Amino acid sequence: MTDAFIQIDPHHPHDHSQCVSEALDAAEQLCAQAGVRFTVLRKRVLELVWQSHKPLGAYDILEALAREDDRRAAPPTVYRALDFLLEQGLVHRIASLNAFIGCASPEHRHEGQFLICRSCRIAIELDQPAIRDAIGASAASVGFAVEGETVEITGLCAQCQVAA
Amino acid sequence: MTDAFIQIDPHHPHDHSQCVSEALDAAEQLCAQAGVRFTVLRKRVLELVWQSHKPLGAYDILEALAREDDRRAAPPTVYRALDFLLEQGLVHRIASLNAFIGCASPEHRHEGQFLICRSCRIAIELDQPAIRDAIGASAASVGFAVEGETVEITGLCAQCQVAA
DNA sequence: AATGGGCTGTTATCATATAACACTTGACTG
DNA sequence: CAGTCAAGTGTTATATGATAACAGCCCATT
Repeated sequence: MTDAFIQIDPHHPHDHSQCVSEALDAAEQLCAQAGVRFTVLRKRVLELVWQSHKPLGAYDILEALAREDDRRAAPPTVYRALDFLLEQGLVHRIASLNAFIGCASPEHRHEGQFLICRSCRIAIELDQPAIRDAIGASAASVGFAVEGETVEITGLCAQCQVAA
Repeated sequence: MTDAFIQIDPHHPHDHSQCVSEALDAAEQLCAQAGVRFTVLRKRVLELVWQSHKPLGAYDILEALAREDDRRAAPPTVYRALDFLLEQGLVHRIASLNAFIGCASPEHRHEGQFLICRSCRIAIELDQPAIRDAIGASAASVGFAVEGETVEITGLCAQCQVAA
């Protein structure tokens, strides 16, 4: 197994502002390509989701928007932006947390697999064929046709293990 | 790959009342063993969860209880029973559906992996080492210590593929 | 019978998500 | 260049899922 399929390891010290600007640039491009509108609101929501590598709740985003705008946005505003970003593959939803996180490689459509640290709350996105294949084989053995995968692993990231 | 690890294939025609009674008997035994109380309420909730092989929402259970009792139970009543059943490993929670399903093999602690049909809504519980191992290996490669797994696959079951 | 812990009832509230309808904007059409 | 329409956003209300806090009950042990 190589590291090639590990989309991001947010614990490596990194210039996070670059993560954000790269994500926004990529989003801009992909939306242009797809012929859909990357509006100001959608961009702001994506930027907020990317403010960290931790999954963010819709209402957290709402609050952040409210702080910027001081005119309080309503839930549908945020959910619509998130729905758009999900459709475009720019964010993922983490079902076990009811939260959203920026997609690390939006240029190819996929559903991520996530390692979620219960201590620091960081989510590491994977895209491991080995996991997908194991699931596919099990599904095939009962004739089940896979359409979507939710793989969310909780535990402790390397850094938090050391801290503990 | 054998079928040995497939906990249940609810599509095989079967006497479902036997599923229920077996599940209740097993629960009774396991609770006795663990020295915890398998109260009437807990038993009723478990029975309701087992009424089908489809994940059931907490509020559905609530309604069913209300129909039986005609005195309307409140949410905490159901959630407490479900929390108990989860702790004892008698039911699983399906995060992607906010729903609960009876555990097919409560005698050994595990978190199930689920194949969920989007058409008939049946959930097939698996317990596949191959999936677990693939996840473990990926996690290990970034030094992540796995504690819990959420593996929920959506798609079409064999029967619903034929129907379509 | 006393008593104390675990279980359940009850009320209120929080958290997450969506329905429905009105208004705005911006891209195409003629 | 104005008209028009679809997509996007605002706004209000509400659905859906889950928990906090406290009161009262039951029953196992003494």
